[in-house]
This record gives sequence, structure tokens and C-alpha cells, in this order.
Amino acid sequence: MNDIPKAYNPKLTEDKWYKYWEDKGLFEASIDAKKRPYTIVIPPPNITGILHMGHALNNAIQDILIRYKRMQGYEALWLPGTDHAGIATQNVVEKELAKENKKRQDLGREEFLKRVWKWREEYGNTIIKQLKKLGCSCDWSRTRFTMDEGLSDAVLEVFIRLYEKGLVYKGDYIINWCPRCQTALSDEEAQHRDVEGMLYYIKYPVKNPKSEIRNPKKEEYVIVATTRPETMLGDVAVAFSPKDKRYKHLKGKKLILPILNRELDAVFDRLVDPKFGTGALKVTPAHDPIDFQLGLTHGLTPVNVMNPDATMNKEASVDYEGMDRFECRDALLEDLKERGLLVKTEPHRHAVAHCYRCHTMVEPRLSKQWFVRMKPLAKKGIEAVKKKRVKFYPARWTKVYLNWMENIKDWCISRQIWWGHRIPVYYCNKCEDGIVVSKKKPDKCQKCGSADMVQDPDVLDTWFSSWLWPFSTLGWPGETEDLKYFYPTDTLVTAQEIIFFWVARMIMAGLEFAGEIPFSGVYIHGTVRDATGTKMSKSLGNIIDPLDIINEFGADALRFSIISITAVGQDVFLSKEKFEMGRNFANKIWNASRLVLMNLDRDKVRVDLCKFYDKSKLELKERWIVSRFYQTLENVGAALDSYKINEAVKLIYEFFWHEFCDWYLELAKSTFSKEDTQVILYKVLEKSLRMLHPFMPFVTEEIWQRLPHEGDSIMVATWPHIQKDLIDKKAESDMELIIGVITSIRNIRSTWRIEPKRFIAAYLKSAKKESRETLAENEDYIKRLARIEELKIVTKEKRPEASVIGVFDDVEIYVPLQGVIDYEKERSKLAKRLEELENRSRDLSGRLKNKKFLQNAPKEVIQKFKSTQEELKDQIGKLKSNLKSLS
RNA sequence: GGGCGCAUGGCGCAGUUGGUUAGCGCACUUCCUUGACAUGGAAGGGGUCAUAGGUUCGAGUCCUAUUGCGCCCACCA
Repeated sequence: MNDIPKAYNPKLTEDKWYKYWEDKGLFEASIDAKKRPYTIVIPPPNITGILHMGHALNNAIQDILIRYKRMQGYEALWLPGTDHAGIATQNVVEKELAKENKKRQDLGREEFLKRVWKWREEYGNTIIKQLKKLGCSCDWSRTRFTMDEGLSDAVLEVFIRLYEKGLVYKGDYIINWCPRCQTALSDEEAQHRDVEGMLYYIKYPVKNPKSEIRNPKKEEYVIVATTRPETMLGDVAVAFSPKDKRYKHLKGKKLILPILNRELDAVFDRLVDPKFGTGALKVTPAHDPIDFQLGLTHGLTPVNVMNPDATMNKEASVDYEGMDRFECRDALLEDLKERGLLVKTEPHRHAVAHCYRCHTMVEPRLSKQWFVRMKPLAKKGIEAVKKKRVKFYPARWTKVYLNWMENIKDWCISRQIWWGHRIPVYYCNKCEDGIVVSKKKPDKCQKCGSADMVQDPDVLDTWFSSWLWPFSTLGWPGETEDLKYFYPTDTLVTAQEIIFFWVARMIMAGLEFAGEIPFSGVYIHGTVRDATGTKMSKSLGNIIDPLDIINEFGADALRFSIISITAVGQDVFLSKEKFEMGRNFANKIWNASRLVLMNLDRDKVRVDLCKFYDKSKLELKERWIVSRFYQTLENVGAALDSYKINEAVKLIYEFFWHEFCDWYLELAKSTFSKEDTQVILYKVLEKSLRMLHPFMPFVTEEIWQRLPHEGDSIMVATWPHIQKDLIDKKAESDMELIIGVITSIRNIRSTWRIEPKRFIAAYLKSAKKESRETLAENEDYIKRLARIEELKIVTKEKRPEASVIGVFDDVEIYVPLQGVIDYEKERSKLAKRLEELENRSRDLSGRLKNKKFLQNAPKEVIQKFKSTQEELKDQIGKLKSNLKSLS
């Protein structure tokens, strides 16, 4: 076995095994009536994206779950795919066009879309390839894309159903408008960020009804405060709180809009907060949601002063027409200042909406858009979660979800872009009110019979296709076998940022259209941040590229490390060094296996462990490691079943490294030739690899293939069955004693600087017969690992002359030292220990005397405390006599 | 304005329903190039669990308040 390199090299294994699994079709799920399905649907990454750490974490979790379930015998389907990301993709392709000095309008809609499809063919699969690098065991034969024929059909079907139910409507409302992308956005797509802005105080003259002649000295003013002075060009009123006494007298009066000299109504409304600014609100119904509301209530006609690209239009007056909104702000402020109408400016911090795709400041804008009425849909979604048919992990997100759902607002779904599902609505060019909603273009208008029908130019929000993902990917609206077998799916794994965008909407869509919840569990993991706690993003340049990590440390290391530092729902802070842990562990697994492979007699080990296992025949170390394995297996299973993946990872790490490698392998070295050791070594390693496989698929496959095995791949081997009767508590406590004694001797060797190579003598004294037996039966372990040549196990003998003392539980350890012993050092060591024990003992006896404690505490606890107290007293006695013997 | 999360050894983090002596990784100290592994082994040092109260026989864990950091939501003109 000299062909096994000393260090594990992921580069030699990862691609090889991925291809092997793929070629054998192991990722593919089929409908198997004998098996129970377990389904995870991937949160579809956006085709313009590249794999970042958030994806790596997200997909590592999903892959662990799906591999675990697959090994447990479920028909495990992990359904992958991508999302067409309307705005983002269109932006990317438009940027490409810009290099050729072209705009999308130059190509025309059809040509442009061809171009996008071409782009998608070329680059849209990058992220899929990267997921393969991570080791994701998705069923790629079922890969879906939101613009696929089937999924597109589902989108149209849903739009039509909603329209027919009256849940989709078109109307003029204030929406979030991105001037750069030139499209409407939903509320969720407009992300609020705090901005250091200014609050400008501007004088609006009150119109004097008696005299048309203005006398600047006697003129009365109302001062309004605004953060966006440029919108004043669209003002149609000034509003006050009805309770505000300062402005009572203005009822029925008019004000004059400075510069444009337009007449403004004075209106009174409860929406106005008298405490903000001066209590006077300028009303711009076309550019602000509250103002729009005020406009409706008070019958004001909105004046839109901006073009789609947020430059001022001609309504804004010739002086400002064509200026950008911010340019206009400056110009306007200058003009106001000149006329002495700008009273003051003060700094004002406030949240401003930004486009989630390009981060441009969103402009609230009045326009005609399509909306989905959400309240009726939300009702079912709320109920499903309240009845726990859908559960969140961690549970606290339930509240966040419910709060959003209970205050849900209508969803603006139309986008003024070209890349996406075009709205299936056709208008008659002849008669005004001929509207047909249909998957296909109608032949003629149903009202007037004209064949001149045009389709709505807008497309649907990308999330309008994503919300159908769990069932549209399985063939809905068709009643497919897949849908019947795999739907509803089991677990959705996603990040917190996407609960509103996606999770909530999927629940609503699943219930409304597929008639069933889309998944029963929602696992929300943390956000990946860099070492300073800022969210990783391309624009900040603080990205740690998962592919770099895979390249340097391996995919297994990446998966293992990122999982082990992710507690449920807690954010993850990353730095490159953190991946060393996973790499080191992979290497440890590799070398432990290397040791086994170098010493394995392959013919001897093919037996059934349960049949082979004979408690009376096996040595302690074998009984112990088998017991520890099954105990770990049980705990790992429990952790995984409750989504505590980091806990599972830690259990495995601890077991494999610190028990199997540090102790068992060291002990097994002396008995490699024995059949018992051969079998147990092989069995525990092979089963451990299976337990490790979901977490570290590549290194486990590489080793497993080199071990005697049955079947094609560890990936489809069964998850080890827990053998409860092989969990041997006596063996575990016996081994603890041995380990404790060895450690204690090593400690003595270390403090007294006994050369590591030298064999020494040691005396082990215990009053307990049981302990003496355990020590005697396993004295070889102690001799080997503590380098003892002469070991005496005694009952009552006094401390040998010129020896130092160690204690573990009921066992006293004496190591005779040649040369001069520093008794002062030894005394102070023991005295320190004695003090510690006495403190603890005092504490314990206090509790044990407490009546309430004896009444209330569980019996096991009292028993534990009592036995501890006895042991403590015993140890204290020994320490005292030892101290005495030193003087 | 509302809601949520986090404060545990130098750093990054675990800590299940309250129950002996609070764990892990990195870093640190000393020793070890013995044929699985220096991406390693052995032995150590290091923590008033943010602060102040409270509940309890018993609090890192539950309650209240305070401080600091972070996140989310909201019609902060």
C-alpha cells in the first residue's frame, strides 16, 4: 500500500468521483412505490450569478440532508435549476451591447431576446458547474429553468387563474421605479438604506384674497419641510394636521407654489404628522405614496414632473426640463435662495429605497401597473403556518413570516423590461375596452371582431415564476406522476433575506394552485459575512471565492468547515484560515485510513459485525470503540433530524479524531495481527466513512473504494443501523479510567521531564477491587501508551520512597523518580489540588444538607451529587495522607 | 417608530428541557522529526459566561432593566 500518498490530495479525487457518480446515474431519482420520497427543491440561483459563500453554505446543507436521506433508503430527489432573473440578466446583456455602442431598442425586442438566450446558453450554466464542484448530488436530469416551456406555461396558467378569480388587476398607483433599469419594482425589490440627507425648509406664500398685488413685506408664509425639493414642481396642495392650531386659519385659503406660481389648496388630513418639520406637508401626488393617498382623498390631480429616467419633463417647466432630478434639486435650491424662500437646511438621516439590482435610488412614481391582490392568498398561508403544517427552523422566523403576511400589500408584478414572461393580456387596437387574457394570441377582438390585437408589452416579475417553483418544476399544471409522488416536498433550505420574496409566496402559491403546502420544513440558515461582520458582496470586494477555497483546500474541507461554524440560524463570519480545519480533518481521515489499509488482511474482515461481536471474547479497546461509534451514530442522527448540522459535524470530528485516531488506533497498533482487531478496525472505519459521507463525500468515496466493499459507491451504501446492544457503558467507563490513568502518568512524565523514550516504573493504587481488575486486565494499554516497563497494581501499600504522585478518580499513581525530587514542588502541586477539592466538597455538602434541594431535585441528580461527594472525600483523604508522607 | 438577534478565555464560536469541575477550533507555553498523519503527536497555561437586579435548593441557561454591536420591517414629508 505504498501507493497511498502521505497527504490527501483532493485534486486527484474530486472530479473523478463526481464523474463516476454522474455516469452511474446515482443522482437520479425515480418513482419507486416501495420507497418513501424525500424531496428538496433547490433555491434556484440566478443565471447571472457566480457561486458565492452563501450558495456554498446553502448547498452544502442541502447536499448533506439529501445524501443522508438517500443513504437511509429514501427515494431522495434534489431538484436543481436556475432562475431567469429578469432585470439582472437584461442588465448584463445590455452592458454587453453597450460595448458595441448599441441599445436594446436598436435591436428590437425579438432580436434582443435572441441575444439574451444566446448569452444564457453561453454563461447561464456557470453556477451549475460550480455546484458540481461542491459535490452537490442534484438530479441534473431534471434541471429546470424558469423560462422553460413547462414553467412558462405554469406562469401563464397562474396569471389567468388569478385574473379569472379577480385577484389580478391593472391600475394607476405609486410604485417603486428604478430610473436606471427603467422598470417598476415590487416593495421587496426596493431596499431601504439609511442616507445622510438634508431637510430643506421652504417658504410657500399664502395667497392674499383681497389684493392681487404682492407686497413682499406684508406677505404671509407657510414654511414646508422637504427632503426632495425637486418634487415641489409637482405640488398641488399643502397639507396640515386637522389638530394643528397653527394652521387653523388657513382653512379654505390658497397658497402659492414658489417659482411656478401655481395655486395650491390648503388641505387638512390626519395623515399629516404635526410634529414633523413645521407640520406643513407639500403634496406631490405623482411622486410620493402618502401624497398620492392625500390626492385621492382630496380630489387633487397629480402632476408628474419626471421622465422615466428621472430627468425632469416639461410639466416641471421649461427652466428645468431635461435636468436630472439631483441637478434640478441644486438648481431649484439656488433659485429659491435667490428669492429668499429657502429658510434653512438641516442634516436629516432617513431611509431611502434603492433598486436591489443596481442600487440606484428608487423614485416613487405614479404609473399603470399590474398587481396581485394578496390578502386572500395570504389567509391560507397564515393558517398553514399557524397550524404547523409548515414549520420554520429556527422557530423564531415564524413570527417574522406571520407579521409580514398579516400586513401584506398588493404585489406589483409588471416590469417594463423584455426578458421574462410576457404578460398574457391582449388589447384591441380598434375598440378601447377589448381585453383578452389568454395563453395564446386571440384571432380577433371579442367585442368588435377586429384582428388588430396587441399584447401587453410588459413582462412579469421574476418572482412570479419563482413562487411556483416547487410544483412547476414537477410538471404542474399537468397532473404528472412526479407531482403526485414528490409533492409536497420536504425541506426548503434558504437564507433569511429571501423569506418575503420567495418563501412566503411559495407557501401561498402552493396552497392556492397545487392545493397543498409546498414543503413541510423551512430551514433558515445564517448570512455569510466576512471576518469584520459585513455581508459579503461583489461590490465591497470582500468576497472569499468558494472556488478558490476548493482549489486550495478541497470541496470536502470547504463543506466541513463552513458547516461546523454555522450554528442554526446564526450568521457566519468567514476568513480563509477557517478552512484549514476541514482540510486538516480530511487529511486525518486519509491518514487514519492509510494506516488501516497498510495493515488490513482483506480476507479476514468480511464478516457481519453483529454476529462477530462477542462481548466475552473481545478486548476492552474493541468493545469501547464499537460502543463509542454507535453512541456517536445515534447522536449524529438525532442532530441531523433536528437540523443541528453543526452539532452533527462536531460529534463526528470528536469521535473520529480524538477517540478513533488518538486512542483506538494507537492501541490497535500492537494487535494488528489479531483477528478481533482486524475486524473491528475495518468495521468501525468503514461505518465511520459512511457516517461521514454526507459531509465529506469525496474523501470518503476515495477511501471506501480502496476498502473491501460491496456495491458501486458509498453514496448509495446504507446509513449504518444503530446497534443499541453494542453500546457498552461499562466498556466506556473502564476505558475512561485507563485513559485517565495514562494521561495522569504522561502528565507526571512531562512535569518531571522524564525523557519520552525512557521506560519507567509505576504503581497504581486503588481500594476498589473493580478498578484494580480493570487496570490489571488492561495493563498492556497503560504500559504501551505511558511507556511503563514495570507496573504494579496495589491495594494499600504506602507510597514508595522517592516517588511523585498523581490521582485519577479512585486510583493513586506513584512514579518513582531517580535522582533528587523537588518535594516543595510536589507538595505545592498536591496542596493546590487539595484546596480545589475541599472547596468543591464544601459546596456539595452544603447543597446536600439543603432540604429543599433534597425535595425538589431529581433523584438521579441527588444520587450523582452524593456519589461525587463520597469520591471527593475519599480523594481528599488520600491527598492528605500523601501530603503527610512527603514531609 | 416596531420587531428580532448577539455579547462566553487573545481571536472566532458551541453550550439541548436550569443540575457535579463551562467546551471546541485557531493562537500561546514546554516537549517529541518512534514507519498513518508536522495538514501531526504528548502535556500544559488562560474564562468574575456584558452590567445590575430578580425567580430558584441550584442560573452561562429563565424573567426584568441597562449598555454596546448587528439585522429586519414601517407612508422618518
